[in-house]
Amino acid sequence: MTQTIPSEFSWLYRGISEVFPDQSDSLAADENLIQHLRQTERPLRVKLGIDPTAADVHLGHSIAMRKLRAFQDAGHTAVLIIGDFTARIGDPTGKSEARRQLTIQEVAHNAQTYLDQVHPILDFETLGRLEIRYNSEWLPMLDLTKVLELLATMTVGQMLAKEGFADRHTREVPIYLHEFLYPLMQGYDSVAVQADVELGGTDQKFNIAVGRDLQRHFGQQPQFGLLVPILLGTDGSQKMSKSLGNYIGLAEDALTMYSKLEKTPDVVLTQYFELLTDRPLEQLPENPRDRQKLLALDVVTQYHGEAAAKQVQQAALSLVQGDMTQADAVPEFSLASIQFPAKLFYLVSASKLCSGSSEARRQIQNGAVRLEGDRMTDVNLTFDTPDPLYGQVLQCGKNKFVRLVP
RNA sequence: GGGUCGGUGCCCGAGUGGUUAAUGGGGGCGGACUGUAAAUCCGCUGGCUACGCCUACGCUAGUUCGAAUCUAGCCCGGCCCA
Repeated sequence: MTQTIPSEFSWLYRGISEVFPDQSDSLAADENLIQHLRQTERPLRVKLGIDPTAADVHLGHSIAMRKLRAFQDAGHTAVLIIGDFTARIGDPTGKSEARRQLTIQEVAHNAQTYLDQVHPILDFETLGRLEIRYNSEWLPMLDLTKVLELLATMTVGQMLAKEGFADRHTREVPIYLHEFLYPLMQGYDSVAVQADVELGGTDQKFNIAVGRDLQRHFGQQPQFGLLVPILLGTDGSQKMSKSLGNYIGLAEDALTMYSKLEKTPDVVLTQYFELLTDRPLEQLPENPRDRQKLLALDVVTQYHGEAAAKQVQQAALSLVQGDMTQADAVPEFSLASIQFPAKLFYLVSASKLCSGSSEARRQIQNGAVRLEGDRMTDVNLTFDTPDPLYGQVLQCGKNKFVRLVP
């Protein structure tokens, strides 16, 4: 994007990877998004599709969502599409994982938790700014005649040109035929909701372009594509994803979120500021450590409020120094369900600080577990009653804490 | 449908009858260090309220005192041919 961006549209272009079509010198409203925005008489319909295959939403999902919010604030209509139909079929993209079919109930549940988690980001209140649609409203109604019509708009060669497919084809990883239907179904969503703009990650370019083709095919004005970068994960190298474990979930408690963010690797720090906050990039602190703290504070504020963010910042500072006076910011774990006498490793496991009791044993042996700041190394240390534990902070590693309560 | 090669723990990948959760690498987790991290060094890496018991090498039956390793059938995938 070499065009100079008018300041009135800086919100639109912050952190954007690509806009298409983008004839920067064109005054035609169907080729230039800024012209389109200027000349339109009505709020634009801005589409964003989400995939309710998992219950967890993370910061990587949030960046397109934040852009959607920016459109809402500019007076446009966010059309959030829940891909419940596509999810029910099961997206086999990527590995030859078990292509588990989700049940209707699972999808509905996931969709609801998804909406709960993005609640802090989007404007749910203002009338006319949000439209939530499910693609099961229209996709199951397509009969084979219609499906053939969709299929006939594309060639195998065009499909195989898609990044993921091309790659898998050369690596001899299986590609199933119904996967070819995915871009078409997603594209048809754009037709169904008459989208003016579709948001998505850069990996969505192909699918969004298919949407344009289909809209044209059905006599609609093709949508604009607005691509946001793929957020890198907390490892600073691979894209943020749950399966890689390098993610920060929107539903995580404030302390966990903060302690993950405050160690954001330097290489992605600026990107995080650009994509996850509204802070002007010229005004960041010099010291990288201060930047990390500011980032953590900003982001946690978005999801938990300013007061909680500040409290948790203070707590994180003290906790790593072994100061337990800040224990009130720590999530609580009730000992009520524990049978005493109980051994230390069981407590660590039961409180979910570790994934299981075997893991808990190892962590204790590795010296990762502390109680009230004191390192515990005896796996079989037994507590006969819960009484001495009440109010104490149990810790595993540097940023997993739990306060034991009745 | 035919031919052929192959399916091992989170991933890749050794192993081809025998104390053994199964070499090695990656990743992950933890410890030390540091600006928290990264880099580096070190440790851990199937599960289980555990000095014992489960479950593991595509699935199911066999052969064996004993199999991830041998046999048969089945399932799944790659490539070539149709």
